[in-house]
Amino acid sequence: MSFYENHPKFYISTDCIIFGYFNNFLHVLIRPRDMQPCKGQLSLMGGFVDDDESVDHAASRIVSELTGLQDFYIQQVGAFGNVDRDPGERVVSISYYVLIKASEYNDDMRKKYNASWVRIDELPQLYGDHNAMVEKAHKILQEKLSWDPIAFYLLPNSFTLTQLQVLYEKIYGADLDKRNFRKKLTEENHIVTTGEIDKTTSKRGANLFRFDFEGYNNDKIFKL
Amino acid sequence: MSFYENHPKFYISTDCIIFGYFNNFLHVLIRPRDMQPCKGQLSLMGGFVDDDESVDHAASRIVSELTGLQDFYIQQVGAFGNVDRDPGERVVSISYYVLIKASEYNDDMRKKYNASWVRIDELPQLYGDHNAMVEKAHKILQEKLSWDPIAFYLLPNSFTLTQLQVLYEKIYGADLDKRNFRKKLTEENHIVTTGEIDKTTSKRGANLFRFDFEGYNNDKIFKL
DNA sequence: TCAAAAGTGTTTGTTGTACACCCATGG
DNA sequence: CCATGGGTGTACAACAAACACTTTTGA
Repeated sequence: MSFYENHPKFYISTDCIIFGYFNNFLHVLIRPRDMQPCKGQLSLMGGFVDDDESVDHAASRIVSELTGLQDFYIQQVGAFGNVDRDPGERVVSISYYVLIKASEYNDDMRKKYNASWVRIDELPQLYGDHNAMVEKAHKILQEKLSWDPIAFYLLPNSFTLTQLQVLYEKIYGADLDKRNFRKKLTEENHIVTTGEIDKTTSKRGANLFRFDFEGYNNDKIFKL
Repeated sequence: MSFYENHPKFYISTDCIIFGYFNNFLHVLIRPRDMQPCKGQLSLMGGFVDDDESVDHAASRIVSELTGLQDFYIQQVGAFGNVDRDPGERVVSISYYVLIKASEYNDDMRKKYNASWVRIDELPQLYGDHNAMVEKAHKILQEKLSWDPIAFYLLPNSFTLTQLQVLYEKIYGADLDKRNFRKKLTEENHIVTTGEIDKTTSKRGANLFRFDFEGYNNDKIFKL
């Protein structure tokens, strides 16, 4: 079968903005390029799409390969198709953003691929148009977080409300009111206490909560 | 230069959801495919990306070629990359939605390409995954319209408030309150009267308004 | 005993929603 | 003179934003 053979073909890559949260800062996973051109220049985690896989699958595969993780939240950011976007050859890239639990990311995997976490507010210049991708992903993440509590994908299974609030603040880049924040959370049914108490950050100790998928889904149904 | 030569290449197409508004209904422009496979099956307006143009450019070019229009609102919907999404060969498609003023669309151009307008609530089955593209585009349009008055791109330069309201209603698929709608509009500074009066739909006549880009931009600045 | 983080309600302002009547005109 | 679509304001509810003190406990 060759219906379209008079048309040009292109390399297609996926570049992933892998967000991780720890040390009270939102981070992005980057690494030096392992191929020419610009070998060694910092870039997003990416790779080429294979013949026998969907573009979505390529993105998930690349995240799995580079991090060793199987479960993560992944969403498309969009296609980046400028002619000169890649300094090497013409490559059209489909960008995705990914939320992982940094606590589940094996540091040996990180070292294996020379990856490193950089704070999103300290992002260096990256390869090609990767900075623009991060910006757009960040914007989409902020927008989405305002109505979908996807921050949970970035936190350990149990977390304190202060941790959660600081994470929101770091994603929004703005401070939030503690009481309003907690009120809103308890009005929704996304969160339940585990009964455990975390004493690592205060003498008094803070209640540990976990995300409640069941309550979350009920809320979603109720909203329709 | 051949840095990536061990990787596969793909056809890349852009498929455009061209929205038009007339006869009090929101329409999408479709046409029968002019190539194999499935020649004759209804599909979105699309085409292949060329070597020397960006993907965005390809989309605009295709819209211009098929409609004869130069000015329109165009935004990316996203990349569709499933392996079997195109019944012919493997093609990755970047989808765009487009808002045009139906009144400026020359009907000879429409006939030239066998295009036809179909109401969005009466969309037939389209080629490949094109129905999914329309759905996603429609959702994004609704979302965007809730904070950006892009409906103006679908109307003639001057229009009555009733026309505008019905357009919003057709995009949202829900009725709106007349007084609340008009109040909101006059609170923003996007709209100014032209002083003219339209008598085609009522004996009393309705004021004709036009979109005010200057007031719109001032509002935008004020919102930051 | 005190420093440090956890936890907790009320008030006020803003925004959205519901709702019904008069106006102007051509036929 | 009346049928038709055009145009207008107010009251209530829901939501967002501002704000300060008490609790617990390890050092």
